[in-house]
Amino acid sequence: MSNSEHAPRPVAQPLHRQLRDLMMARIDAGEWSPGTYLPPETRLAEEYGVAVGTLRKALLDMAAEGVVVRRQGKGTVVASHDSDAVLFRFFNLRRPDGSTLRPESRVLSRARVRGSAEDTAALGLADGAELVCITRVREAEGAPILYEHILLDAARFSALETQPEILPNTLYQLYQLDMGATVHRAQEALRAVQAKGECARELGVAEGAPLLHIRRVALDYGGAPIELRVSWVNTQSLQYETGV
Amino acid sequence: MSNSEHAPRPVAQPLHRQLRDLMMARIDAGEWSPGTYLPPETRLAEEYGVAVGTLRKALLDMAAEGVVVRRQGKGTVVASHDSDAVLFRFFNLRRPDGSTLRPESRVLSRARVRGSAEDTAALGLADGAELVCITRVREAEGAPILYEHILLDAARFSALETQPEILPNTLYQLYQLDMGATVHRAQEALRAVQAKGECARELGVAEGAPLLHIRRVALDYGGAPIELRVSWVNTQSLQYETGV
DNA sequence: CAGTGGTCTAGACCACCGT
DNA sequence: CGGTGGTCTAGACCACTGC
Repeated sequence: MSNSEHAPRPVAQPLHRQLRDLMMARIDAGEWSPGTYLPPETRLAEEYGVAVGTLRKALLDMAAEGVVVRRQGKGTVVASHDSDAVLFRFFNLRRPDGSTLRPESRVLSRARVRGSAEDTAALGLADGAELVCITRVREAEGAPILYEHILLDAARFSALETQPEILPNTLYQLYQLDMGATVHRAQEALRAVQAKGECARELGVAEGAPLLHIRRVALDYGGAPIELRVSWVNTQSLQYETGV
Repeated sequence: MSNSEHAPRPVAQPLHRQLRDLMMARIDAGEWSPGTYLPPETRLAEEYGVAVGTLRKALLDMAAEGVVVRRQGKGTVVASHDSDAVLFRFFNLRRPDGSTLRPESRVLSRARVRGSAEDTAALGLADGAELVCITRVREAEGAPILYEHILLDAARFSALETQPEILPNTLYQLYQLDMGATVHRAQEALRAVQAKGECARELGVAEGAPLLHIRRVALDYGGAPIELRVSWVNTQSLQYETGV
């Protein structure tokens, strides 16, 4: 008891926050995998030796974060990233009338590359680290709508350079199932640029045509970067929608 | 009691929801204006004749919506839209290094116009309704960064056609103070387009240069449209940032 | 029908703020 | 120091789900 104050952050977390972290860890560890129903509130509270209200607060926080989904009469289920709703959580392109698109993907190349300083920094890696780069075109109803590079830490995602033979349209689901990397949120930077080179050719637009350029960093629960995605979108018959 | 089901929404709202609506109404009515401290939880609960926990839930919901800000030891204060933080809540343009901009505005024209079908629809008005249209350029450090049209319901905002003499840089604050219209959220649609005409001249770019085109509808607490803003942004040295 | 989460209550103690 | 919101507890009843 000699120290009067200035304790070095005594990690005095509220109980509900500790509970949240404990349950989050069980989800990350795979004990409660996506789609699993958690035990009911009363049993969990008993297990952890806390009041139901306290455990409830932790679950509500997790629900607000989108980690779990709670439904009266059913239970609390770990959010899975395989439903269409979640699949399109980060896909903000819509037709001008507001209807959604169902894009398909055509992979152009998969390679191991040395990342630029900017790209490795975005992924939180050392300068010059090796990356896996997937280049693909996404099309809707036969017409190409975007061209993109997908960049990943080769140390973690090297398998993706060759496997699986056919990449699924929804890579985030693959990251979650095969690498245990769950994309929780994403940061994007948008600009208007001119089309050129392979990108212009693949999208079937003239050199110099205006394209929407999107640079997206996908992050996990803890805020650690998982993927960097650079896209060029033809917004002639599309728009990028967002709401605050 | 003849109808067996399909009751027309029996408005059976939870108590905490009703409390939220009651308090929201007092804010909208100006009884609790932005910056005002609400009475403490215990007194409010007594006033409304509910348990503190129930009132607390209502206040927490309002805080989550950003309507009020709660601080331990101080109290619950109605959020005001005059701080820089809130001022830039809907301004998503940043420099590539992530630093923020402090744009200034130069008004080019103010007029009363007949709205296009698309524009009046976005504002929830009848086809052909009259609108006030403000055209301006926003500049940072002397360089123009965007050109925009601001469209408002003339029936409600006619004063803005001529007054005040000098429009403030931050219109949303003006809407709140003078028209009692508080912008709570906004929906945006983004596209890449080519510069042309007055827009290209004002931004100092060549005809055909790529610009980021933003169409934003600003909404109040109830989701009713307040303002339609159409902007053309030169993203040569800027980017539009967003995070999910 | 049993079991789940949703709502509501009532009260205790703690951490923070300003005086 | 008194007053605020933050945390935590304990228990009651309700509304929804699926069998």
